[in-house]
Amino acid sequence: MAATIKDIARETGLGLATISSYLNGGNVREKNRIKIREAIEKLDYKINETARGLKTDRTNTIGVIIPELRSTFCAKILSIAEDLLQQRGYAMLITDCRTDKDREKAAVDFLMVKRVDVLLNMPVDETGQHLSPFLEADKPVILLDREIPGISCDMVSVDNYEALYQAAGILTAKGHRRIAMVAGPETNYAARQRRRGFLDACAAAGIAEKDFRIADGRDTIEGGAEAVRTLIRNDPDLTGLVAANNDMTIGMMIGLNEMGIPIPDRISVVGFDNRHFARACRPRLTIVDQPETELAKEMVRLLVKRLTEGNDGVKEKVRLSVHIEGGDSVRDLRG
Amino acid sequence: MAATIKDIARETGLGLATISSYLNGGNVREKNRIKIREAIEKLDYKINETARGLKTDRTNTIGVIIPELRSTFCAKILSIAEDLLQQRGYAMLITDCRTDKDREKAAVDFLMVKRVDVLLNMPVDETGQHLSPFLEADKPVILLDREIPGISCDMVSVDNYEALYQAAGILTAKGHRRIAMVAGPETNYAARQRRRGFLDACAAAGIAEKDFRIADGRDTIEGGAEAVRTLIRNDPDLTGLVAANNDMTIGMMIGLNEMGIPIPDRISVVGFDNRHFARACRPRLTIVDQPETELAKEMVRLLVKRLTEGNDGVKEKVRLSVHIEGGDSVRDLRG
DNA sequence: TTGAAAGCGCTAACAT
DNA sequence: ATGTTAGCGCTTTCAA
Repeated sequence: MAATIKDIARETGLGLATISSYLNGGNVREKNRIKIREAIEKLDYKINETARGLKTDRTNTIGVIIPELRSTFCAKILSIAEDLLQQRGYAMLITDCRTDKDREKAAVDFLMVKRVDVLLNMPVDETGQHLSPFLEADKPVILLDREIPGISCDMVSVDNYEALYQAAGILTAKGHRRIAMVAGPETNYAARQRRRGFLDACAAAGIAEKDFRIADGRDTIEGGAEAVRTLIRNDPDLTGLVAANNDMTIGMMIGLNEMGIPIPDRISVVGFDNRHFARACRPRLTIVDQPETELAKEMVRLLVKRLTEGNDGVKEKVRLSVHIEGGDSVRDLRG
Repeated sequence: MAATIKDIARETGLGLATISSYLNGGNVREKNRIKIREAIEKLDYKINETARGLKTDRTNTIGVIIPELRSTFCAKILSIAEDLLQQRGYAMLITDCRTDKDREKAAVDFLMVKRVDVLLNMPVDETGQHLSPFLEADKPVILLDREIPGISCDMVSVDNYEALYQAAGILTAKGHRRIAMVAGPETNYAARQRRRGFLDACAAAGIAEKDFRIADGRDTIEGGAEAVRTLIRNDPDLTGLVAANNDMTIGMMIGLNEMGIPIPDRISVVGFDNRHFARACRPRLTIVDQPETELAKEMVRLLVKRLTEGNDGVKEKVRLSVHIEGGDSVRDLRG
């Protein structure tokens, strides 16, 4: 059996409260500090967070629900956040709901039972109904990448409107007048923002409604590939394509490859996310680059704030800018 | 405050033991079952796993330490496993050590404090020294993808030797006689197995030592790209390349793209992992395809076995076969 | 600053 | 089948 504070108390001849005080950074006489430190060393004592959690009603654990652990966007952010949080003693219970509302709901209940202190969620159910157990228990919720209007919580995302506005702008600036967007589903808030960005960029460039297209790529690889096939088949004179998330970018490349369409000679493309993938593509892809590191840092800042300061006070909405990482996948059509 | 079993006891007029028995699938009279069920419903009672954990010294939580959450291989396996485990009420505490031994060691201590029931580890420190806290506490350890000789634990991986034997065989079968492998570091057991597979495939094809090369790609994207640059610069007459993990495959493609080398006309390549990436490449990559789903299932089977049956009994080593997924990146040099 | 004691919510041994 | 009780390891009053 592992050593407990009782063992430390016996070993040092001190009371439990003193040991506990030492463990929690309280005032302990210097010579007792030393005795305790030595006893901990000797007995290889490790604090029992389960017992502490029962007493304090805190687990120092963050519950995470994301749509896909396999998305590089999620994986990168979580991996950065995990590092930062572990340094502070917080653990992450990660749950992957496979972009399924029912699973997301089940995950919320699961994490409630696991007594996590905060919920970090990249929401699938955009009504936010699944969040009610946390909201009712007044446990903090932090939304990642997607807003849900009317829910009292912090949120951190990129500026999705701007992202697609810029991406489409890359094409129009090079003289493209017949362009299409491979978009996420309209049920998704971020995807809607991105659609708006695309539309406004087209409008700003004076492209008529009949000259641009938006196809639903369902935010997935397969959906992206299908959308591209349909787009090209229906509109052979499209000259530019922009994908609105990473999976659809991969799908777009698969679709174009399988149709044998030369990039950028026949079609110019702008992708989303994942610098490594962009560099591995032939030709190298021009992409919208999301600031994952900054997103993760902001997210951790909010997480730690809620963990230490509680759920009171004004909720923050943090929106970060993207930038375009240039490649060779956009042809200049001017002149 | 959330409802406890005391509230349920008061509400139903039953004793604590009866409620506990109900909760743990024991024998309870039918009419009492109903009363309890209704009380749970009414009070919105949720079991407190922290309290239960303190009593039973089990947290129903699996500690996970992987080198990189961002590797698609890890992400895919964990996402499948998470689903299977959640259904059984087990949670995963995921930790990413960034392929760093010191972080891996720190993660072990962290997970010990978090009182996880089992450790699932894709080990970086191939001596296995970092595992000693779990081993000493007689907590089960399950190794993923990499063996550590002499450590008493279960293990599940693909047959790494066979993987590279087959991959190299794809090249030699098409008449390639000057080939190179972008390999992982020799400090890594799986990487060594893969090197052996490559060597034996060359020997079997009668390729002389002077005609093949092995370059260290450090298991990373950047390392893979650098290895390819060096290989091609030093041996311009290489005709075939095989990469020995997914990141190095991406790196290999980046390296070849940036040198502007046509595939497969000038160089044929065989990659590792990630069907989606392979399809998004131009031309479509021939790859070694790992059975992530089966790996995850086997892993979960072992995990659940240890969780329910304890750490006694014979430890299992499970090795699964890979298969080759054909693409258009290998040129036939014969005749 | 330190010690004694109560109690967090649950399980399990024992009694009924 | 059900009730009573002790106790898991810790934190936290309250006294000293």
